[in-house]
Amino acid sequence: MMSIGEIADKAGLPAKTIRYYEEIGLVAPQRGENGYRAFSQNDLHRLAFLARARALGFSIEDCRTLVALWDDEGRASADVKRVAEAHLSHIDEKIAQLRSMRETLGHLVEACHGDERPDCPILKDLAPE
Amino acid sequence: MMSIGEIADKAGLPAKTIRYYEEIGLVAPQRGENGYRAFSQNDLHRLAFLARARALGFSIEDCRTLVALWDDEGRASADVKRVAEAHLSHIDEKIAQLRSMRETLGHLVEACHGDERPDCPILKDLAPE
DNA sequence: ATGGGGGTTCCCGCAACTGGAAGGTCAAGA
DNA sequence: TCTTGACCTTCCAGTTGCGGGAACCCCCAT
Repeated sequence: MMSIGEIADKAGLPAKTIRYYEEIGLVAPQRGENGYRAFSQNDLHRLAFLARARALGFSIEDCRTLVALWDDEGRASADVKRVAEAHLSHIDEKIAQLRSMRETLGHLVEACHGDERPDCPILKDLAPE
Repeated sequence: MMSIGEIADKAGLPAKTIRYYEEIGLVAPQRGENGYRAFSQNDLHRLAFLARARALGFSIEDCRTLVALWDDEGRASADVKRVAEAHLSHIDEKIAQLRSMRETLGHLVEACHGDERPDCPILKDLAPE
């Protein structure tokens, strides 16, 4: 059994985050006599799993689904794949958006001489007409 | 002078958003006898400016800075460029993060056969060890 | 008069935490 | 033994940029 500080170190998550995950039911540590949370090895695996899933950009709700599938020995890999594919296309969308912004903004920044004069193509583009 | 609905159409922003922008001091329409907001042509320009800046991903605080520079006839284009460049590198960072996620997740999705069997490389990768 | 389509304020909620206050607990050193 | 400091606890507020909805007012057409 580990304290929250210990498991925070091992899982690579802030203690605050772990408390939050408990609050929303992603992990359910036991409690010691003193009221302190007591985390098992299993809790550690769960939290490390969550940390990785979050690092891949999965939402908390996706994470909830993923740990449930992880827990379920009889899951179909197709269910996991579906979640991952949906997230993947979400990521692709975001990248496309950002790239489009980046392109427009990149041109504008290039066109701006960036000196003391007030004349600025960036503002000109943002302004209508 | 235009009502909020009218200007919302013209600026391409929801009325809710415009009220919010007023609340945080990005725009300051007059008020009619009846308490209704009355927007001038100038307000419309401002809101259209804001809509474009937001579409390029600038934060509200950046927008505040940008409209202030826009208002300031004596601005230096360097000041505008600085803001835009900072945002640009922020965008680049995000794109890099997303691409890295996309790559990892893409491999995992490819490796997952996605059938009825429980064996799944995605879960395997998320799990520690 | 009444109905519908404006407008107004106010407050809650979202995601996923983070920071801070106020207080309980525990191990170690003087 | 006392105290100090590092832990732990709960709870509350704030973050970003709005959106939803309640409760209410206003104006125009029928």
